[in-house]
Amino acid sequence: MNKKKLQSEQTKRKVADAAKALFSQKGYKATSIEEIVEATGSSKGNIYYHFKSKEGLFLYLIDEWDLEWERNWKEREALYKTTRDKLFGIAEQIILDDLNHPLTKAADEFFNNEEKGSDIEERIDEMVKRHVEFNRELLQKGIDEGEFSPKNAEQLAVILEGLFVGMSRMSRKTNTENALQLYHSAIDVFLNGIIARSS
Amino acid sequence: MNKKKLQSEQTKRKVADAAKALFSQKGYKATSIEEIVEATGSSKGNIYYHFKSKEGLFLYLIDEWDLEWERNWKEREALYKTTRDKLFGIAEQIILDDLNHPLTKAADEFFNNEEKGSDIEERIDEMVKRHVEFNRELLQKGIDEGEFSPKNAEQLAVILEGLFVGMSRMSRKTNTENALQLYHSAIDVFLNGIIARSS
DNA sequence: GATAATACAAAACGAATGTTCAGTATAAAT
DNA sequence: ATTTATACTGAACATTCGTTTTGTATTATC
Repeated sequence: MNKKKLQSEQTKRKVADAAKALFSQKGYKATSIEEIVEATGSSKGNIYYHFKSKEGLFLYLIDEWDLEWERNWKEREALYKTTRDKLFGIAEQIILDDLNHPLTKAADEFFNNEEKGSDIEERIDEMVKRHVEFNRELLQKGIDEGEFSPKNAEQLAVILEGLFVGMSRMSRKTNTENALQLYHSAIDVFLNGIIARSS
Repeated sequence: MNKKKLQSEQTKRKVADAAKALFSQKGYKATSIEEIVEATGSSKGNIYYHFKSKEGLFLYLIDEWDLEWERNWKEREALYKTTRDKLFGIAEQIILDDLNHPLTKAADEFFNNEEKGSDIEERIDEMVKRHVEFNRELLQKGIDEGEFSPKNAEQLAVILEGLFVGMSRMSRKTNTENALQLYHSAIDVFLNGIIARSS
C-alpha cells in the first residue's frame, strides 16, 4: 500500500489546488467542474472519486484554509503583546491571507446561498462560531486585564466579526494598501469605542 | 392610450411584487423565472416583455427598494436631532425595512456574484457610492458641529457602511429584537470610538 | 498467479433554467 | 374599417452543469 496511495494523494492535492485557484478567481458558482477538469487534466469521474461533490470539494478547501489561518496566527501571536496590537495583527493577517489566498469571495457567496444542504450549513455555522469564540476570548482577555472597559464580550465579539466581514466587503475593490488603511482605521474606531478610560 | 397602458402597469407591478417576495424568501439564484410565472399567473414571455432579463428585474426591485428607503428616512429624519440619534434611527430603519422587506439576502448574494454584466456592476457601484456618500454627509455634519472628533469623514463613512453590512450578515439568523440590540451596541461602539471628548 | 481493490477516463444522463420566438388577441390610431 | 402597435401566451430552444455509470488499467493482497 504505497505507490498507489501516494499517487492518489498527489492527484487529490492537484485537484484541490486548482479548484482553490479557480474558486478564488471566479467564485463558487461561476467555477464549473469542467473548468477544474481542464485545469488539472484529471477527468470528471476522477474528481468525483476524490470528492463527494462540488460542495464537498469547496468545504474541504475552506477547512484547510481556516486551519492554515489559525496555524499562521498562532505563529505570529507572540509578536503582539497587548490585545490592541493583536487586533491590528489579526487585521493585517486577514488582509494578507484573504486578499492573496482569497477564497473569501467564494466563501462569501457560498455562505449567502440558500441551497446548501443541511450538513453544509452545520459546518458553516461551526466556523462562524469558532470565529466569534476566537474574538470573544481575545476581547475577554483585554477586558480582564483592564485594557478595555468591561462590557458584554460575547456581543462585542459578534460586532468585531461583523466589522471584519464588512471591511472585507468594502475593500473588495481596493488594493492591499488601502485595505490595510481601512482596516486599521476601523479597528482604531472599534478600540477607541471600547477602550478603558482613566478619566 | 389608456386602458392598455394601465393594464400593462398593473401587470408589471404584480410581477415585481411577486418577484420581490420570492427573491426575499429564497435568494436570487434560487428563485427561478418559472416560480415567478407560477406566482403571478403571467407567462414567461410576458415577464420578458416587461423586463429585459432576470437581472434587470432584480435591479429594478433594488432600485425601487433603495428609493423607498431614502423616502422613508427623509420622513423620519426630523425626529432625530443629534447625529448620534440619527445613526440609531438609521439602524432601526435598516433592521425594520431590511428584515421585513428583505431583499437583503438576495442583494448580498447578487452583489457577491461574479457573473454580473458590466452595466449591472455599474449600477451596483453607484448604489454603494450613494450609501457611502449618505454616511459621509451625516458624519461630516457631526464633525462640523463638534459632536465627533475631526477625522477623515470619507473613511469613517466607508467603515460605517461596512459595519452595517457586517451587522446585517451577523444578524441574519437572529430575530428582530436581537438584531436591534446588536446594531445598537455596534453603533454605540462606533460612536464611542469617534466621539468628541472634552477631556 | 489469481483475485480484489483502487485510481482514473470518457461518455451519457438528466434536470434545471434563462431566453427567444412565432403566434394571437385586444386596444389604439388612421 | 383597416392597419398598427401593444400586451400576452405557450412551447421550444439552447446550454450549462453537477452527477452517475460503465469500463479499464494498474497496483496491492493472498
